[in-house]
Amino acid sequence: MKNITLKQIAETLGISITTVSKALKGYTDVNENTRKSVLELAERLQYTPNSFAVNLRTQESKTIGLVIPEVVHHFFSNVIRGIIEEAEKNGYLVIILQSSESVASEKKQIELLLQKRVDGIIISLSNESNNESYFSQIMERKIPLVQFDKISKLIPSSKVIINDQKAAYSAVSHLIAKGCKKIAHIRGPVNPQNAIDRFLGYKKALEDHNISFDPKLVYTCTDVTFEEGKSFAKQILASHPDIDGIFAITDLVAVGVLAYFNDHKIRVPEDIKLIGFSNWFMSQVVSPKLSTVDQPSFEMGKQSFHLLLEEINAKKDGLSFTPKTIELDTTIIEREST
Amino acid sequence: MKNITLKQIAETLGISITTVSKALKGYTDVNENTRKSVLELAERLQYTPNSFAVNLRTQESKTIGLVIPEVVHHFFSNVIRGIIEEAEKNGYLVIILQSSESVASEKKQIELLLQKRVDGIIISLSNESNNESYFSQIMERKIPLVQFDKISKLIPSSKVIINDQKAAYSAVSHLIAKGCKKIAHIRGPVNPQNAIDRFLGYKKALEDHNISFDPKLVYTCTDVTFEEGKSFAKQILASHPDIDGIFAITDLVAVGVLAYFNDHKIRVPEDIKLIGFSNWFMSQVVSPKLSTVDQPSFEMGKQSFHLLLEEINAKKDGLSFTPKTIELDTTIIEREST
DNA sequence: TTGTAGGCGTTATCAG
DNA sequence: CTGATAACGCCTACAA
Repeated sequence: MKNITLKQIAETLGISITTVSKALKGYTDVNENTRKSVLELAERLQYTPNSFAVNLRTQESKTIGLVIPEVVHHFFSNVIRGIIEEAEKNGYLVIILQSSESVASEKKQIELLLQKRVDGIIISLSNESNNESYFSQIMERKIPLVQFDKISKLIPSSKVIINDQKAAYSAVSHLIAKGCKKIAHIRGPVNPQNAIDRFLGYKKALEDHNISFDPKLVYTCTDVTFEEGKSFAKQILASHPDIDGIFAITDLVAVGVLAYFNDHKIRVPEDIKLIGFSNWFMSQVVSPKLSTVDQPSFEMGKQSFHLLLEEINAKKDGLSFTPKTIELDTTIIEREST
Repeated sequence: MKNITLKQIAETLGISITTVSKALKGYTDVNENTRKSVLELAERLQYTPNSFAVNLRTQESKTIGLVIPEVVHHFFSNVIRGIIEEAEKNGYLVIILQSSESVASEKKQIELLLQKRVDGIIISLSNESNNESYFSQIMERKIPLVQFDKISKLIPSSKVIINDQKAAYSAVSHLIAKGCKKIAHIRGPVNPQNAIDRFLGYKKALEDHNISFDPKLVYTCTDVTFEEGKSFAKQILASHPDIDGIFAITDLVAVGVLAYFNDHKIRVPEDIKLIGFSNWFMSQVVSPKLSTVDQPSFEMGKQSFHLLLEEINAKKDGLSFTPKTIELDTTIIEREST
C-alpha cells in the first residue's frame, strides 16, 4: 500500500503508462472515458507523482537554496519568512543554510546546494566574504543567483538592497536635527559593503552639516553583538565624555549601549541621543524605546525570491537575463532615544 | 561544459560506466590503475553525482522537512539553528515551512513535504492542531516523524519536550518564595499541550503552597503577543489591583506586561513581581531585566534531529523503531523582575 | 485515441 | 577485474 506509480494505475486499468500519464497531465488526445477512470483511480489511490523521477526527467527540483549568516536574527528571520512564503506561493521549497559569518562555511554551503542541484540560490554574504572564487562556480553553471542585504558589488547577479549610505545619512541627520554636535558611530566590520556604506553616510551627514569628522569617534565592531555595544559604550564614555549622540550599526548594538547607559545612569536622550538600525522588535521594548531606521526585511525576502524566479524562468525559456538591482526604501522611526 | 556524467568519464577513458561508478565509489574490485585514472579525470572535470538520479535510485533525498508555526521567533529560530547544524553534520539538508498557526496551512505544508519525498519530518504543532487526520498519512507512509515543543500526545511519534508542568511549577514556586501571595497567570491558548501543562503547573504550585486557586486570575491569550501582554496587564490592574505576582506563558507576553507597567509607573518587582518563560534574548535587555524559565531551544533542535536520524536509519535497515521521548531540563533564571 | 521506445544518470546484479 | 543489462518512475516523440 505504499507508493503509487503510473505503472500500477496502468496495470489495474489495463492500459498503457503513457495514456495514464497523458490523462493525468490533461492532454487532449485521451478518450473522455479513459481519462475519467484514470482520474478517478488516481484520486482514490491518492497518486502523487514521484518527485525524484520528475526531477530527473525535468532537470529541475523546484527547490531553491538560501544562505544567510545567521538564522537567529530578527532581520534575517523576517527575510526567511518573506522568501518561504513567496516561494511556496510559486511552488518552490526552500533549503536554508547558515554560513555563521565564515567564508569556509559559506563555500561549503554553496557547494552543498550546487550538488543538490537547487534551481537557484539566494544569499546574504558573510562579513568576511567578498568575491570568493566559489561564486564563479555558480556563474559557470549558470545557476540563478540573487544577493540581498550584504552583497558584493563584484559579483554579477541580481541584488535586493537598501541604500545604506542614504539611510545612515538620514539617521545621523536626524541626530543633528535633534541638537547633537558630537556624534560617535559604532560601525560594523571593515569588509561588508553595508557597514562601509553606513559609515560613509555617517561621515557625509557630518560634513554636510559642518561637523568635522573625527576618526577617533568611530568604533568598529567585529561581531556586532550586544556585548560589543556595551563595551563600546563604556569606552565612549571614558574617552569622549562630551559626546551627545551615537549612531549604531544595528539595533542590537544600540541596545547594548543603552543597557550600559541605563546601568550607569546616563540619561537617554537627555545626556546622549542614540539611534540604531534595522528596527528589530527588541527596539520597541527597551526603555527608552529606541529610535531606529526601518529596513523592510520581509519585503526584501519577497523581492529576492521574485528576482530569482524571473531568472529561473528566463533560463528555462532559454532567454538571456540581465541582473537587476532593486533598492528598497527605509524610514527613520523616531521613538524615545533621540 | 556543463554537467559531467559517469557516461562522459567512461567514454573519454574508453571504459564502461559501471567501472567508473565502482571506481568512484571505492569498490575493491577495480584495477588500481583504472581507479587512478578515473579518480583523476573525475577530479579534473569536477564531477559530482547527479543528485536527482541518486535520489531516484536510492529512494532517498537526504533532505528532511521542518514545519514550525513561526520563523520569526526567538525560540523557534534557535531550534532551526540546532536542526540545520546537526542535519548538515550528518549530510542532510533542511526544508523549512511555516504553518503560521493555521491547521489548514499545516496540512498543506505536510503534503508538500510528503510529495517532495523528504526522508523525515520534524514538527512543532500549530496551536489549533491536535490529532489531525493528515498525520495518519505520515504514519501510513511510515515517514519518520519527530514532534517537539508543541506536541500532541495522541500522535504516536518520537518527541522532544520539556516538562512544562514542572517548569511552570518552579516558576510559580519561585514567585511564592519571593513573597507573592496573589498570583495571576497569563496562559496560552486552550488547545496546545504546553499551555495546558504550564497552567496545570501554575495551579499545582498554588495548591502545594496553600494558596487557593482562583480561575478569575487566569487570563487566556489567543495570539500570545506583546500586545496581549499589554492589554492583560491593564485588565489585571483594573480588576485585581491587589495582585502581587504574574506568571506569563512566554517572555514576549511578559515583556508586554512590563511595558504597560513601566508606562503606568507600576514598579516591578516592588509592586508586582513578574516571570516569563523561554528566556528569549529580549528578556535580558528590558528593564528591569526579566526573570524567566530557560528552555534549551538549540538543544531541542539537535535532539530532534538525532531522534529523526535514528528512525530514518532504522527504517533503512528494515528495523522496527519504537518512538522515544526526550525530556530536556529547564532552569529558572532569576533576574530583576522577581 | 492509444501504445512503443528511449532516455534522464545512477546503482546493483550477475555473467564473463 | 570488467562490463552488459536492468531498474528507479516519469515524460515525450513518434508510430500504429
